[in-house]
Amino acid sequence: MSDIIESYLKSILEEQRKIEIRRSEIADRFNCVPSQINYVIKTRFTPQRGYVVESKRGGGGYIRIVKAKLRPDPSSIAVLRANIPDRLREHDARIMTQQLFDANVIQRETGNAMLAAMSHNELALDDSKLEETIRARIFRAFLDSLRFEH
Amino acid sequence: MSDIIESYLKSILEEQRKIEIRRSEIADRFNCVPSQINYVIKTRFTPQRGYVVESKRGGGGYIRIVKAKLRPDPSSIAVLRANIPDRLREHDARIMTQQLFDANVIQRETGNAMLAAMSHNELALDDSKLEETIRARIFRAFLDSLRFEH
DNA sequence: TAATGAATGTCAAGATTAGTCAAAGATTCA
DNA sequence: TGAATCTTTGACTAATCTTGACATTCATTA
Repeated sequence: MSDIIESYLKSILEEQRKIEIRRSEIADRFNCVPSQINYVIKTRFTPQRGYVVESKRGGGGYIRIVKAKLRPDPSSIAVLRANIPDRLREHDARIMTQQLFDANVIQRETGNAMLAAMSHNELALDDSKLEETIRARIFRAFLDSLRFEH
Repeated sequence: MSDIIESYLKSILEEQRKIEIRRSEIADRFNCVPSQINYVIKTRFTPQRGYVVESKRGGGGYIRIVKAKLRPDPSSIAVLRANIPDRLREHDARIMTQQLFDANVIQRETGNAMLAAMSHNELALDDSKLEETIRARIFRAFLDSLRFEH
């Protein structure tokens, strides 16, 4: 079922860069529960695969899926991404960001922005485990964004 | 309905920097209750999104909406920073980032990296209040990083 | 100056979507 | 076969929009 819904959505995305659906409509069409749509999206339309998903609840709600073009993945990014632990310390984040800059993968401004966003002082969380978890997610999201052709 | 009213007002603002409306007129035109106009304004024409709204009650009353364009000088950025609420929604973060790009304050790559770092899907926190708090901190840190020569 | 009418503002209840999560069921693979 | 992983379901949660009653402000007029 999930595969069928996935390919249905992807077939539309072949022609349009962006689609907007009503969760309940799709669920009706394929005769499944609405939350299955969430499952399909969460497992198959991920940023890593080049999809950006937005949604809105309430009246006039929707789920929007945008297909981004992916650049060829520089090995420097792939290697880094594969090695991000679930929890990332600030020091390690700095080193990896510096590597990206040195390898001419990112611009100085971008590197500085990311360093600021990942700094301990700015995140200012009591729970250091949580902070490191969030830092890892930010860094992963950051790496994924570099692969998008915007 | 709210979306329709929003785009109607925005389409006018494309051509004029400022509009002045009568709440009841708009409500009649779109066949909705007057307070819906307040809702649209409160949720879509916020300072974060670059709008200034004034109004007057009583006879000859009006609602005036002015679209403010972000200027790329340090004091404007400072104003933007000062107006970041303690909790920041993803949509508002996106719009502010877009404004920074439009005003040539940041490069495209930087904007995309920041958008990724602040996205709900990527932060993936169960506590949405915490998520918005962290998003606000990230955005502030990001703005601060622009102020320094690195 | 007080009363009246004409505007806009506020707020909360109800309606309408989508999101989360965990348990149960299928499937896969060593 | 048995454990691990993936999928399906549905009850519950959360966000957003719509509506209407009531409050507030302002200009005009008696």
